[in-house]
Amino acid sequence: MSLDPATHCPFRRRRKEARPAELLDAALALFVEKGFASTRSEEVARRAGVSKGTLYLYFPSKEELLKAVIQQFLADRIVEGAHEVDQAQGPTPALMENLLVDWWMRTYDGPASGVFKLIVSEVRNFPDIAQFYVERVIVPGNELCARLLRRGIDRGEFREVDIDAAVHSILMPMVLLCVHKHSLMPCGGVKSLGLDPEGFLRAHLALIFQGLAVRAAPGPAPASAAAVVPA
Amino acid sequence: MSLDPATHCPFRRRRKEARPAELLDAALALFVEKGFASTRSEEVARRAGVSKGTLYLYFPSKEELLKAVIQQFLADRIVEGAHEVDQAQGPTPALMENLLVDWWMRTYDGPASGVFKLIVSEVRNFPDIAQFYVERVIVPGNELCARLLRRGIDRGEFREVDIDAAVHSILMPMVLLCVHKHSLMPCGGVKSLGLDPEGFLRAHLALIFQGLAVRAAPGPAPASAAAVVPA
Amino acid sequence: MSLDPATHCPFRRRRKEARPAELLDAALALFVEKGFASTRSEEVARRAGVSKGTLYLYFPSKEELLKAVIQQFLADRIVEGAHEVDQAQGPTPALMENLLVDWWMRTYDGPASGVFKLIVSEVRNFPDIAQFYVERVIVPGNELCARLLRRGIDRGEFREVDIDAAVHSILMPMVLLCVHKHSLMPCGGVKSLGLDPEGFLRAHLALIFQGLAVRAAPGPAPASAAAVVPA
Amino acid sequence: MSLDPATHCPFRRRRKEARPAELLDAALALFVEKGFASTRSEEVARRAGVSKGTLYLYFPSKEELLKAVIQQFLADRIVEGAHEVDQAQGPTPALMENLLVDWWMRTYDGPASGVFKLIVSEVRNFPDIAQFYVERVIVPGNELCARLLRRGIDRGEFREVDIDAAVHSILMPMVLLCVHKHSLMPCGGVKSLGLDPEGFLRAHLALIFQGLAVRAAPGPAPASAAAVVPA
DNA sequence: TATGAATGAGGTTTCATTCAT
DNA sequence: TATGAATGAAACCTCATTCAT
Repeated sequence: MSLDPATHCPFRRRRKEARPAELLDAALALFVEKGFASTRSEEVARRAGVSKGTLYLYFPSKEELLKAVIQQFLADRIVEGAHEVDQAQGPTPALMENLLVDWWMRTYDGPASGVFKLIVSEVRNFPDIAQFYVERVIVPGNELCARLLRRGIDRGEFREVDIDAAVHSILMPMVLLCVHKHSLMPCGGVKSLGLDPEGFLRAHLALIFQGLAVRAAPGPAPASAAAVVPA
Repeated sequence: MSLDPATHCPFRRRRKEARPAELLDAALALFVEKGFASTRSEEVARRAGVSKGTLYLYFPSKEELLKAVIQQFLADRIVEGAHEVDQAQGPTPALMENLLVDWWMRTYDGPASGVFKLIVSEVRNFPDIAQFYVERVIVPGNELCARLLRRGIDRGEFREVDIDAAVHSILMPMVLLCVHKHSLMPCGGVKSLGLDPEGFLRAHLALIFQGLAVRAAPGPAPASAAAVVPA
Repeated sequence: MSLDPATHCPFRRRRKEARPAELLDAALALFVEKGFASTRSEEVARRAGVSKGTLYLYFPSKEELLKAVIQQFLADRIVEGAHEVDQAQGPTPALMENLLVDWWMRTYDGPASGVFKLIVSEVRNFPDIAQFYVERVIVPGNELCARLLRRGIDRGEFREVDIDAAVHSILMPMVLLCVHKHSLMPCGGVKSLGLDPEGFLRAHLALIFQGLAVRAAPGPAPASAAAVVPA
Repeated sequence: MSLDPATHCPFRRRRKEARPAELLDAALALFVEKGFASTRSEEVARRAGVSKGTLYLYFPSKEELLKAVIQQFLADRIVEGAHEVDQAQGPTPALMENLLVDWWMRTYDGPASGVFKLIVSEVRNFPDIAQFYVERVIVPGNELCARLLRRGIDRGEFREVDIDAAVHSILMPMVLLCVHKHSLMPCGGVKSLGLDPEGFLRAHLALIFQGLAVRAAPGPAPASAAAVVPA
């Protein structure tokens, strides 16, 4: 009664295959903007250019749609390039700066940045997302950063520091920048938020790298910040 | 014809005066835990030990309850002590560490830490909250931190840096710690998140303070992080 | 422990005895203005200057309050003076005009006029009010009017007409004037409603009286209106 | 991608187009019977044979449903035929009787008669309905009646009277008949209300027409009803 | 596949009524 | 008596989901 649907109508087929991605794009944008609970599934469908019913042909429920959104945009290699580190040449600070800035700006400018806000807002209602996020993003991100720090220490460019703490000092502002991009920053008219992300990130890394630098007069690592600068 | 309601009935009066705070406590806890839209107003009432209808004796709508929650817990002196800085004695790093750690841990351990997650999650649906948050928290927090940095620079303890960027490098991890406390951390079985907040914060500040320290061989501020450490 | 409440405090006592009437006044005004279902019992209490709870000391429920309102304002001799007719002197039209206009204007200007609108609006939800209203108002009103018509016929001032129909022709506009006073007329800014009640009522009665007059050339009563005026 | 919804699905389409009218019918009946505030929206839906939610697919709120009901049944040509008057032949009383009785009985027997009770009961809670009602019903109704009276006067069939007052004398009982049909009359066991509407209306018009007739011995219009019949 | 009319569970909010003081 | 804080049934309305076409 009908031709093979996979080959008989290229236009139809292309749309059909593109549908899930279009729905996921729409869902991500709306979930990030309005929150999961406040987004009506019809809005998602409408933004993807289909009807309410069609959404349910591709995703069995709104909740599964959320999981698919997160899976999709986290699986989309938020964290990549870890293996490039081992083959890289040159001084670690420059390497780190290039790597981290490039890498983060790609995330920040793309749709994936919204996933950070989405997860912060929704994990507690969908706890099985948490492990997924940690495995896909936090662990590899931390490992990439830790590997770079280890490289710098090994090469004598950085002093011996608590790598875990330093990783957080470096990455946390990067994450929060993504979160803010989708929470406070879109609230137009708010003053004191005119932050240029790349500019700040470079200044931030410069500050951190000086903090990591081998000090002129070496001594034991200070147990407390109060000891860093002599009275 | 009617008695003074303030003296008429001590027991009822005490409950009536305590009710708003009890409801706000309950609302904060639930809004942070489940999100605003996913929290039923009856749950808030139940947690406060009253019935659905009673909630509406004190707050005209769920939305006004949210605003009252944020106002209450932000107005509740999230940021204080800015004026103490001017009269403080002694080296700036120690002062900053004491001040910031004390100050932030009080927030982190108290209910106010949840407000950060709440705002991140809800501010786009309630945009008039944004300016309020910026005025009450971001501006005074940044000013407190900036004043400390200025003090250190004036006393020759810190080098001349971009104060705005440094403020963000210092504070952003503190904010994200609060956010994570109420988002990812409560998701039980998640590994790699065993972060001791105070320990991390002290390590973070130590790193930053070394980054701010006057370098042994002074020179022009590096244009880029790559220049911090010589090749 | 207490003095006889009926004698010990004249002020208190007067208020106490006035309470039901004040509550009934307030209830009538609000029920007429907003309808029974849309009037909150607290509003009634507030308008009567007491609290919600006090209302329930005097009336066991909102529904009973409605019945008491109607009973009160109908029992309050909406229809009186029927016996005066028999002793009256002089021509019937003048008598009717004086009696009906006086009588109706007292009702129209007083609170009782609202009861007509109230009953029209609410009887179907409170059917036991219907019989009460018919007995108290419709029957005596019709009887008064019928007695006057009978007097005019007996004295040769009116021709023989269907008295029941004539009664309705006379009274229906009077009732509708009361109803409109509380429905359409308070809707400010409505044009084409500038009706002076007394002026209309006198013109209306003049028209009716001519309709009732013994015609110059007597003949059989017309079977149909079309026969009244010769072609 | 989607078929024309007007041709796509005949069965569903017919239901979709019939729904608003079915809902309006149900709403009118219930609003008239129980009052607007006492009618639950689910009842309206149920009587129309649909579920609660379906009602809200067609009307955004109960209040808008009320407005649509009134608009529908007033716009539905309560008042028509005004232009037929100019071309009519024959004596005015017969013309008026035919026209008014036909016209009003159609309204009285149809669903529109309920709108009069509805407006009387609800207009103060929805004041923007008032002007609508006056423009759609009162003004054209009065104009139709006034035109007929003017025709009779011009043709020497009626004496010169205050047309506005006469219009009200004629129409007010007709309106009140409609109101009573839906208020007092449905209250079953009520005596003394056995009024045959058409019979009464014809008797009423006969009375009015005699009141309007040119008197045998012409004189100045009486200033007061008392002067109509000589002592 | 795709649609969108229909459903009804579930949420927010109101308010008549109670009762401790 | 009088109060008004508290209750919870019941109303309005939303929206995730289904299913006939």
